[in-house]
Amino acid sequence: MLDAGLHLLADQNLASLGVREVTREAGLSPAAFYRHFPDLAALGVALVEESLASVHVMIRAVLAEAGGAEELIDRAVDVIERHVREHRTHVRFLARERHGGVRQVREAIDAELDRFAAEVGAALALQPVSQGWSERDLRMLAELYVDHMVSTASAFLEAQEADPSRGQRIAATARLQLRLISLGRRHWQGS
Amino acid sequence: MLDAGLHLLADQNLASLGVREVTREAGLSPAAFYRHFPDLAALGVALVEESLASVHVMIRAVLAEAGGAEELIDRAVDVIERHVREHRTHVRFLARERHGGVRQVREAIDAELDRFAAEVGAALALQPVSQGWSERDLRMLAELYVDHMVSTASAFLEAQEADPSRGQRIAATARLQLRLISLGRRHWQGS
DNA sequence: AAGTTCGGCAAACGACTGTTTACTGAATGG
DNA sequence: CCATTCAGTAAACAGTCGTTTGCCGAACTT
Repeated sequence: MLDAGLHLLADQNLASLGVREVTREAGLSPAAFYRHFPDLAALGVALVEESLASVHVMIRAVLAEAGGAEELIDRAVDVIERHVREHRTHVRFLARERHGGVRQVREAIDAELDRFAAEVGAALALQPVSQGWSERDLRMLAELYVDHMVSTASAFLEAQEADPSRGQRIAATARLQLRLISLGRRHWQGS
Repeated sequence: MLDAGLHLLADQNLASLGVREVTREAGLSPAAFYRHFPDLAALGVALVEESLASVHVMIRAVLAEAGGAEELIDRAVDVIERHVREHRTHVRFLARERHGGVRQVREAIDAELDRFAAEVGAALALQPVSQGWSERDLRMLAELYVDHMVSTASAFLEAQEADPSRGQRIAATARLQLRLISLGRRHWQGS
């Protein structure tokens, strides 16, 4: 049922999805839906959890990376691009419902993005470059990284669906932007 | 009719909107809709144009600003916050449909964001700090600014609807992030 | 003054919707 | 071996939906 829903949400909104539509796609009777979910919103929340589990794995993979700033940036952009390609339907669902019409789903996504920012902040604190940084500045930088990751993933998503070659331009731009941010980070003097 | 649609889209998706729903809200008969639009998608595109016109004005207001980097940042964040407050329904519509289920609308929004980035890039080129920057680097920075503006506006949107006091925290964070970016900009040596 | 466009209406069409109800077979567990 | 839970079904309910058609008055145009 989750797979059926995800497949339908490729070119549709969660709010415009129908119970009958999902069960038809899954090859079941309409009543079968209510055996598993009370709502379509509940199905949406379940999809959020499914989608963000793999994102969490991806983020940890990037953070665990050792090495210089340059190669860390390259790895991060590569990992994002690959993740979007391999989990396209999940990523599209997240992008579409992050500001979508179903409050429960929006809140689930936002809460998880907050946790990502906290995790990134904790990882940043361990790096030598961050010595003397206040908690607040670290959080600010972490949110900047997370927002940038989200924007980049969205851009990859649309590029891959239109013209795969444009993905390279997006990757190059994202790398430059990360380099500029890490430059500002090195010269930061505190707020 | 545009106003009726915008009002309904406050807690709904364009894809889940109905012709009858719009006409009912507008106090008209269903058939009246087809006198003005062939599709609901067409109504969506019209709303995009209406929404982005005011954003365009806002961007020009920020770019025309003279003065040092610090006060320019403060002004930019203030203008964004005020714009979100005064055009909440328009901004929410844009955020929701940017990755929404209606292709025509998505493309209209993305095309306009591209034009914004071009405009910002042209303005950046005139500043003394950008001497020696390649076209590509300027464009990269402009896209970073536009993406940051979009993220900030989304954050304001959600904050203002939940707890207005959280808006201050978001404004402060956005200012710090812009300061960090302009720090990276000053030390940029080209790609 | 005649003609034409414009924006509106009511009514009707079949198709699709969410949800409940009562029922069924299979698996599970004591 | 009997009871119970589980996951499924068909059928029916009253609504809502998008869209087309034919009609109408008002406002322009000429």
